[in-house]
Formats: sequence, structure tokens, C-alpha cells
Amino acid sequence: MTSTQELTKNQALVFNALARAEGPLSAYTILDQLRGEGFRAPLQVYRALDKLLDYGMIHRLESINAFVACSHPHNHSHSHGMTAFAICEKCGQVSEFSDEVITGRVREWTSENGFRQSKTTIEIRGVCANCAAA
Amino acid sequence: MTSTQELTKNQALVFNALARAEGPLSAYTILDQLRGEGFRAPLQVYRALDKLLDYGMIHRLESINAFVACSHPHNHSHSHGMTAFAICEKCGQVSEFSDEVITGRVREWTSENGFRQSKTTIEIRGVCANCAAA
DNA sequence: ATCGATATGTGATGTTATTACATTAGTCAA
DNA sequence: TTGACTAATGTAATAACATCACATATCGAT
Repeated sequence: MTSTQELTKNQALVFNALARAEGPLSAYTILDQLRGEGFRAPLQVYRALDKLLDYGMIHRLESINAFVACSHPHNHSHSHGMTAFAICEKCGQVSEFSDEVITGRVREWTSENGFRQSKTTIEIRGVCANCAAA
Repeated sequence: MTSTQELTKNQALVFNALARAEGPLSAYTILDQLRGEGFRAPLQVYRALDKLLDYGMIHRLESINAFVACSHPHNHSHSHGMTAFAICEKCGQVSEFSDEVITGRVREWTSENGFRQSKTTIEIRGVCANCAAA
């Protein structure tokens, strides 16, 4: 389940909304964008988002309660490592990267402490190069 | 402003609620705990939390919308590095640590990309050693 | 055709956070 | 001590984010 084709109608609508967006969208922003497609209730969005998160096609940005399409959809290196996000507080743009050193250090800490990790969030808030220059 | 003495009444009440809690508390849980002290509205809690965050006495856990007292209040190594949190989804316990290697890698990425970072969130969700054993 | 699993529709509700505005308390200089 | 400024507080209303409960529909496998 990694291609748009195999998504249900609602999942595809939500994914496309995120894919064509320039930056992260909140669930309610997505809802508003899809009212024309017949969406009426938050749950229609949240259910689709949950599935898309499962499939690894989108990410949730915890620090801003928003969602983005994965920017490396065909790069499976991410599926093994942790993904970090740099979020610009001026323009809202999000840069996604994954770092093996960070991944390794987190794994060291968890195994030393017997912590069974399920999901790790790394979010850097700040101002991107473009906005810092302006 | 690093000691409890210099806090205002509301700040001290909120800080003490967090300090005596076993784990993270939501703003509304704190509000309920402090109704006996005269708290009536969310803003009383949020305003105190904002200041305590400023002072570095507490942390906000973005992935669970909750707050914890800083567990290393007298260790200023944290003020230079990034703090990571391991959050147990079974018992709610939070372990706080800071790692220079992770801090360094994040700094490398930000400086390579001209990103001016202001705050970084690292949260590991999973199951702690105690709960995994049980 | 029936069953089970998955997906959807909808209203109500629960949880988290902020806005707007009024009031009070502390600080400090003239 | 007054006035003026700043920080802190009180309160109601509202906004923003997320889930529950229940009904209905769609689809595949037997």
C-alpha cells in the first residue's frame, strides 16, 4: 500500500490535499478544502490521516498539530531511520531529513535503558535560510 | 529567576503541582488540582506555564500536550544542549536526558542549511523497561 | 447469499489553547 | 505621594484540535 491508486476515496482526497500544499496543513484546514468534495465532519479527515500515517505516506508534526506529505516517498532509508523536521516559524515551510548518527544515539539510549521505542519525534523550530535573509 | 522563591503565587502553585506529580500533567489537570487554591480558568494555568517554560523550570511534551517539571533543575549542561524525553505509553513516566552527539548533529544540519533554530523537540514514545517486563 | 472486515456518514461531545477585556499589584522616578 | 508604567491576575467567551457513539454502506471471500 504505497501508491495513491490503492487508497480509498477519502484517503486519496486527503493525501492529495497534503501533496499539493506548500506546507503543513491542520486537519480542519483539510476539512475545509474538501467540503466541496462532500466532506462534512472532522472524523472523515482524521480517519484518512490515521491510515496515511500507517502507510508512511504522511507525517504528523506534533509541535504544530499539523500534517505534511512525506517528501521522500520513494526513499526507504527513512523507514529504518528517524525522520527529523525543520519547521520555519515565518513561512511555515518544512524540511525533512534523516540522520543515522541521531538514529544511532537514540537507539543506544533506548537499549541501554530497556526502553522499547515505537515512535520518535524530532522537530526543530526556527527560521529558515530564506526568511532569515529577508 | 531560577528558584521557587522568586515565583509569583500562581507560578509557584503550578510549579509545585508539577514538581510533586509522578509524571506529566495536562494544563487542565493542573487547573483541577488547583481549584482548591482559587484557580477558576485555564488562562491562570497557561500563563504560569508560559513563564515557567521561559525560566527553564518545566518542559512541554509536544506529543502528549502535557508538562513536566525539569528533572535536572540544577544541571546547566541542559541549557546548552537539547533535551530528549522518553515517554512510556503504559505508565506515563518520562525520562529526560541530553545528548551532545545528537545536539551536535542537529547543529550541523541547521548551520549547513542556514536554519536559525530556536527550539528543538525530541520525544521518544514507547514502553519503559518496567512496563515491558510486566 | 451471507458473513466479516473495512470504510463511511453524522451529531454530539471531549480536550486543549487563545482572545478580549477588566482589574489589581508592584516599581520607580519626579 | 502622586502619577505613570509594567507585570500579574480574574473572568467569560470562543477558537482550535480530537474522539466517541452509533448508524449505514462497500467489498471480498466462502
